[in-house]
Amino acid sequence: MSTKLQAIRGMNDLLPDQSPAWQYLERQLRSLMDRYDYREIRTPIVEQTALFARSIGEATDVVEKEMYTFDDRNGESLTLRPENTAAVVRAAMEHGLLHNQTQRLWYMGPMFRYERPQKGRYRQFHQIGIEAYGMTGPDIDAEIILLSARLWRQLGMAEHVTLELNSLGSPEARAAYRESLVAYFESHHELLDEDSRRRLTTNPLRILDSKNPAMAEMLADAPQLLEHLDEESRTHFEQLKSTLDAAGIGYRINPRLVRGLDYYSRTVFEWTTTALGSQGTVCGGGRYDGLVEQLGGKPTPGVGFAIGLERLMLLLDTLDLVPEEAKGGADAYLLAMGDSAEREALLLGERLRDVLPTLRLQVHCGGGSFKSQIRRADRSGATVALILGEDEIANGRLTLKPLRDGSEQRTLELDDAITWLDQQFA
RNA sequence: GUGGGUGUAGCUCAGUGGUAGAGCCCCGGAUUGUGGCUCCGGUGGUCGUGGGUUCGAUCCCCAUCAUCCACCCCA
Repeated sequence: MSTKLQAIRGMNDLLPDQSPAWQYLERQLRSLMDRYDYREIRTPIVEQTALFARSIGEATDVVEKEMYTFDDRNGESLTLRPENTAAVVRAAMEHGLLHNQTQRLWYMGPMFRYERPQKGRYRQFHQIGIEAYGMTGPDIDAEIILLSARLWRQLGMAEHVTLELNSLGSPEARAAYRESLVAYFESHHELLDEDSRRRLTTNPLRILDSKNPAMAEMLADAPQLLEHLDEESRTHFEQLKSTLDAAGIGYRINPRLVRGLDYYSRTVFEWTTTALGSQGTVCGGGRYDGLVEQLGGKPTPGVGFAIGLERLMLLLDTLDLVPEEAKGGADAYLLAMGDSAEREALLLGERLRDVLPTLRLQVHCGGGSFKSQIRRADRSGATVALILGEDEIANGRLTLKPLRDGSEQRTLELDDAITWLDQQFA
């Protein structure tokens, strides 16, 4: 057995080649939240275990087998957050954010689930999410869906994602439906496969999602969730759909769409893609009107979604949607030859940064031949090499050597060189 | 937790029961202060790990670990 030090399974390093793309994505997300006037909330990565058990649902896979749970030194059971809605509710209640007021919040950060990693699924992964509290009507449901739709347009991937929509109804309607569904499945017990028999007690709604062709016919005749909606939920759903229609947002009604966490009610939705293999859900959300009360607060409606950033990043990469200018790199590379060249270069670099605050400048360190320094300048990706040789130092000049467009190099008075750089890179 | 694929140089991968290979990358030189193209040279490996078979194992066998994909579930 190897004793090599390495990252924990399913937890990935983000290397410098990838970080410009992530920064681009994060910039897009933050600016979008800002444009809708949602406000950021940051909560700890660790919470009391009970918070997640009580909100997500004791019998869900997430709570039963996917949480990173451990005892603190004082014996208290802690858990690395597997999602962030519960923690946001906890923080909002704790600080009075839900007292007679509405809130539009967003968060972004790492989540942890102990699962077998595969494409688009990792043990430490990142989500950005929205939480809107205190609003009952379908208008706020529509707003967050419109916001997400704008994001896909902003990123240039609107044609590659599909909105799937469903309503779970009130908790009572959902429970009643669940009962009739279990009764139906039990009357066809002999047709159920092993997985489905297990789910009969754990999550019968999930059986509808089975990919087993042998069960297709039986599933087609199963009671429909949408036919068991209570009147209020039906109206809510109809209004949401008509708003989306009016806004030109296409969607597919998916009566089998059942979100995995217990706290959802009424509206649920997912944005999915076929470009990522098996993990096609890029964004999932819905309404959770009972959650705040369930966690000990006054009844407060809530609605939100979460986007998996690794999946979104994978999609951007696959579709080649990260703009070239977002990829970073230096504008200029300053190199120097001659006595005390290293110090002269560092001092000149500081002076350039003083007068050219937007210039991205790398100063060569570590010596080496002139030739190797020029080569480094080229490989740095800089568009121009700034050459400070003995001649230049002696005469107060600087040589500018364009590396990309084939134009001639020029040796200028320092002030003229600064003017030129200002024009190029301001 | 289950199933399948893959572990050889920093990266992508060949390869053979008999002392370890290519391309790319990196470094140096051809070119005293001029990169990319070309040519020459060089650095770099406990062949994932442990055990077994064998005169001899990177290769065959067993175990184990890692990784990828899929199931399950989810973002």
